[in-house]
Amino acid sequence: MHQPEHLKNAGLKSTLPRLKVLDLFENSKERHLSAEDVYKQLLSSGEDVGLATVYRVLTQFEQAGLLVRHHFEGGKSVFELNKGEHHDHIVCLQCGHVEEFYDTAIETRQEKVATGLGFIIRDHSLHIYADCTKKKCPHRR
Amino acid sequence: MHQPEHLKNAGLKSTLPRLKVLDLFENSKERHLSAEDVYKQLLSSGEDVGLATVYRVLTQFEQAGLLVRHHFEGGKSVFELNKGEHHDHIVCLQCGHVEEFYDTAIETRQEKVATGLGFIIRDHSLHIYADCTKKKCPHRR
DNA sequence: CATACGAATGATAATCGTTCTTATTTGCAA
DNA sequence: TTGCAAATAAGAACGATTATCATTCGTATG
Repeated sequence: MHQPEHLKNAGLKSTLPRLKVLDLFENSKERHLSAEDVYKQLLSSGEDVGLATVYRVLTQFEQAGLLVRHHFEGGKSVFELNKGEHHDHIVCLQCGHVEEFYDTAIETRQEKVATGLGFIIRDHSLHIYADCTKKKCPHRR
Repeated sequence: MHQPEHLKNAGLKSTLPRLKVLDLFENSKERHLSAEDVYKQLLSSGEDVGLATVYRVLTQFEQAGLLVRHHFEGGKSVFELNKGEHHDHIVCLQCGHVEEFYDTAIETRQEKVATGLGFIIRDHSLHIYADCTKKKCPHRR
């Protein structure tokens, strides 16, 4: 694990809370975590972090490009490790699980539409809210 | 103006605040208004409404299908008159102005992607955040 | 290795958007 | 009209997030 270098590269001191948060994202089963999720998981792991610190660290990681922030419906921000490649999201309405996808056709159409209207795209978000037809839907909302 | 019938049809009593809010959406220059926007505009029009009422009315109108609610970045909900037809949005990063668009190719690709992943789409939102290349950008954020 | 200083932290207050509570007022049917 | 359920205004309460501030920690330097 070379997390300290990740932090260094991002211009951030290597502190316990930051290492713990980063570790959580790299080893958690669920890719998409809210500040509250992170806070609770750290507490139940015996770590002694403040909620304010979690928020601060998440924002710093976002600015450093380590995490990506998403605004799904429901009012709370959700973060995930930045894999470098953009993707969109399907949110399961039953269990809240988030699935990722990427569709070239959609991306190129977006560009075309935007330039056609006189805009230069800086960012975009496509969120599909759907019911999953699979047998198991283990997570809860 | 036959707003009272609109409200009746929606199963809502025709009250002053509801008429005022509906009127505002039908006659406002900006199609997309937040609760705060509505509240302030009504106050400055000399109307005496409570903020709680604005929120309640907006939610009722949404449930009645008169308005559509959007969650843009920035944490606050934005409402617009329901024109019946779905569309997506481009938000200008300079002025905050919202432009609407609809692209058949994008819509059909979304369906294809979702069913391919085992989902049935219930709702979706595509928000493009962009800089506009036009001469005038009169609104402010 | 000691230490010193600025950066980072935790506790908590404050803020923001939104919803709830409650006492009062209103629309409207009888 | 009159009565009563429904709707309102005001403000308290709420959840998510941010700001404040005194204390602690990382780390560059001696």
